[in-house]
Amino acid sequence: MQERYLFNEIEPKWQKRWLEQKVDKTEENPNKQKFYALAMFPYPSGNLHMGHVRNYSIVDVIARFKRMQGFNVLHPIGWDAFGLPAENAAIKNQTPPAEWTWENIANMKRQLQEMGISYDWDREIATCHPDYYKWTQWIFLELFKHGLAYKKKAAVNWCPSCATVLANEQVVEGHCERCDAAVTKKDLEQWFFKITAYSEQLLNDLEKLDGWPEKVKTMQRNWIGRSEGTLATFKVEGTDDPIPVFTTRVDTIYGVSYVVLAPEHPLVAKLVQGTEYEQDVFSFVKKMQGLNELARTSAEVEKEGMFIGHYCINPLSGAKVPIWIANYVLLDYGTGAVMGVPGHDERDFAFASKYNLPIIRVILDPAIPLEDKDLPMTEAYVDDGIMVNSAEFDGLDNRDAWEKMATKLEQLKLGERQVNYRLRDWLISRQRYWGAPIPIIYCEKCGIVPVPEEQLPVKLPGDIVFKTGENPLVSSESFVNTTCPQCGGSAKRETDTMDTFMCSSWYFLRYCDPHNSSEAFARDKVDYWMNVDQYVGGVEHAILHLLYSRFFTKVFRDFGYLQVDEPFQNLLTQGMVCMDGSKMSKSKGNVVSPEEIIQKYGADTARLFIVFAAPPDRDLEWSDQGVEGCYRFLNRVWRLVAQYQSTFSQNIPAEEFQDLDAEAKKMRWHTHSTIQKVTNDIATRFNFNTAISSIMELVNALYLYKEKDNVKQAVAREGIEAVLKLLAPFAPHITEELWSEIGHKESIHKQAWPEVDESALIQEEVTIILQVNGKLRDRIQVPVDVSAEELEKLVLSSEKVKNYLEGKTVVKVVKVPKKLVNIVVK
RNA sequence: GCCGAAGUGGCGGAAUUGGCAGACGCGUCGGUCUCAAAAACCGAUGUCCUAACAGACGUGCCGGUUCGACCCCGGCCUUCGGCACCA
Repeated sequence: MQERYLFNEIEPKWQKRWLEQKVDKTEENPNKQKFYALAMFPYPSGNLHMGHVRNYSIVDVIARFKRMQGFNVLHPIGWDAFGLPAENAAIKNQTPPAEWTWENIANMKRQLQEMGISYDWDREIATCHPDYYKWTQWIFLELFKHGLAYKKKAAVNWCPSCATVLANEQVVEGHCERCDAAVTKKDLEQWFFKITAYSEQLLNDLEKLDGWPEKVKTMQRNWIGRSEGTLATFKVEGTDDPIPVFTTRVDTIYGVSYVVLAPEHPLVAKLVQGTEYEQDVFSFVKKMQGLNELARTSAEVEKEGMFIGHYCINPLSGAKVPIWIANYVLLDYGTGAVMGVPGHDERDFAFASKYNLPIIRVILDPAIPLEDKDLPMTEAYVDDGIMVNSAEFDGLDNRDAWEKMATKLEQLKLGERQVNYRLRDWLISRQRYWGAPIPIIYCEKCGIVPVPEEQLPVKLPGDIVFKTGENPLVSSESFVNTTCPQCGGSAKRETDTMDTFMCSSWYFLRYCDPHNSSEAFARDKVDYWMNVDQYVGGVEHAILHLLYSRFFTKVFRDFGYLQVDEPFQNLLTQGMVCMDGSKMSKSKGNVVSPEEIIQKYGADTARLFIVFAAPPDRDLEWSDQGVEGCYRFLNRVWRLVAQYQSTFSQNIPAEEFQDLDAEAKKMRWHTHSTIQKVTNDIATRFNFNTAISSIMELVNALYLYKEKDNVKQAVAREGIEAVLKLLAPFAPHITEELWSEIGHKESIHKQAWPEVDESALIQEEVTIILQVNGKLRDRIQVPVDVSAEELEKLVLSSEKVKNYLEGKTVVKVVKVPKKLVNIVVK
């Protein structure tokens, strides 16, 4: 056996062997319990970064651990391969996006293999491959068939820099999630998925997700944004046009002093047409439309509005209130109209103060005497109280009035109770080339015609030219011109492609059946593998990817293609990899390349450090010295085995653990309590850092044991083998090498996870902590089965304890078995 | 503003059910080996006080519950993340 740990020899050797022998291939054995371990698949940017290394190391530890525990593990990988960077590279280098992408995939695949991650490469998928996007298109058609995909003209988010539209979820504080450019609005006809049809389910089923971080569930709840309220219909005076208004505070309806419409509200143009207000209103609306998303929706923006010359009637009080338009009312939330109640809403208070609109108190703060109810208000009162200035409802508790008012509106047929969501339908069209084409044909005679299933995939053409700011598909005549599948006449193809989030919203299903050429996935395969037992990835996908995937899963369930309600049983959101306190990123220049680390220390060291440095869900601070420490530890393991190995006799002695001396017993206790702790740390808490700590402690103990007289080979060997097996999921190469060095023929990764020998954990003596008034004063060794009286005698005979009892009276003695005795004195 | 998470040595982090605060690793210091160094091995390492033994203090701050609190409760402070004119 080599004296030195030569990682650069052993790592490639085993990687080659594992690939050739397909040791990580998933066996579909229905007699074994399945376990689906999944990391969020990467975008093939060309190189792995530390965030990937962390993500894939974590999942690999789980997958390898579960395999050793006897589970049938599915641990696949693939590529989220459509997207803008490929097109930008095409413009910059004049390389076709496909070529650029496949080269990147090849490089990253090599890097993943050098990490020693145990993927079943036979299940590798790439979303840009026609065999995959054929089924992405098929899914579009399924949604279309069921009325869940539809086209509509709407004011949509437009990123001028990416030259494409964006879903609401992709707009972050008014900026493009990808390139950070300010997003504007554009009126375009686009394809949407009716995710809002699932709002209620997407919200309610969050409760089933016990294995998800509370943080992510809260983010999804906020995004879905359910609010209960009342729809109240104000009617325009003179024309009787209804203005439905959604309010969550119908109890304040007698306090309405104006109604505000969104500037783009269709009623606005109708009402002002031909009036003296027309010009001013028109220029105000124009100004609003010119503003970008941020300038329009930020809370800091000054509220601006104007009267449009009409009044409407309050459905309960009958009062006549002016109709305004204002920047803060959004057309696509609720009904695009709100009632202004300055007395009981802070925003309305500010608006009314600015424009001198009346402020009416309708709920009285219980701290204010009734006779002061008509004093001017200096701020909005938003809490509960007693109704005033509200006709028949005066004197009621506002919560009671609330119900009565809603009921009365319903009786008058001027309103109803309603639930509103913030969630909007998912805009999936993209004006880009490198995505899955939307399988739709426009025929002058037949209109919108779906591409027949047997004609899928609609392939991306190759005869195209890339220019900045233009979708090359539009200019590809071979692509655009086609024949109508219905009438056979000439027709045009849809040139928009699908949002790449669509490709990534079902990839976990394709892994279950990756080579199926007649279906997206077979029912029996997904029923066996789904759902994902453990999903791991960055929290940046908390809304987008995770919400869309949940939506698709529910849709497929309803279409009869699978049985689960939710795709991901347990979710672990890993922390960021940081250096000098901030996230590693190219733009900050604080990156460490994984390849560099692997070259210098090997993949096992890189993997070990990244799971040892912090618990997986927390941010991790990169430390070159910490890496060095892990490398030292692996060297230490190597030498330990090498040194013991020379003492092991050729014939492995029978495991004989009777009649052991105290040192041997202690050693066995170490071995088995470590097995217990590591198993528990990995299985129930994902605390890999503490698992590795205790393996380190076991290694330290074995070093010390080696120096004892009369070392029992069986005990030492048991300890060594435990170290190797426990470490195998973290550092697969070195453990495999050492495992074969100590004489095993079969891979360590095929071994069963070590079992705890309970008899080795039995201790004859325990340390008892002695406290006086809760302060530690002494510790004593006592037999485990010591009687209460004996223990008390031992405690009181402690010199240190005696000192503290002098001149005091013992009030109470608290005993915690096998742990501690606390004497309370006065 | 609202919601959530976190705050422990010089650093990363432990303490699993309210019971030894600081495991393990890094760093630092000392020792062994060596002509010397590196590596390796052994040991020390929260702060204050002390020659030492001992002792006092110590988990962001203030208070509470408890025999006993990093852990539970109330009130604050700071940092990070998310949401934010949502009617």
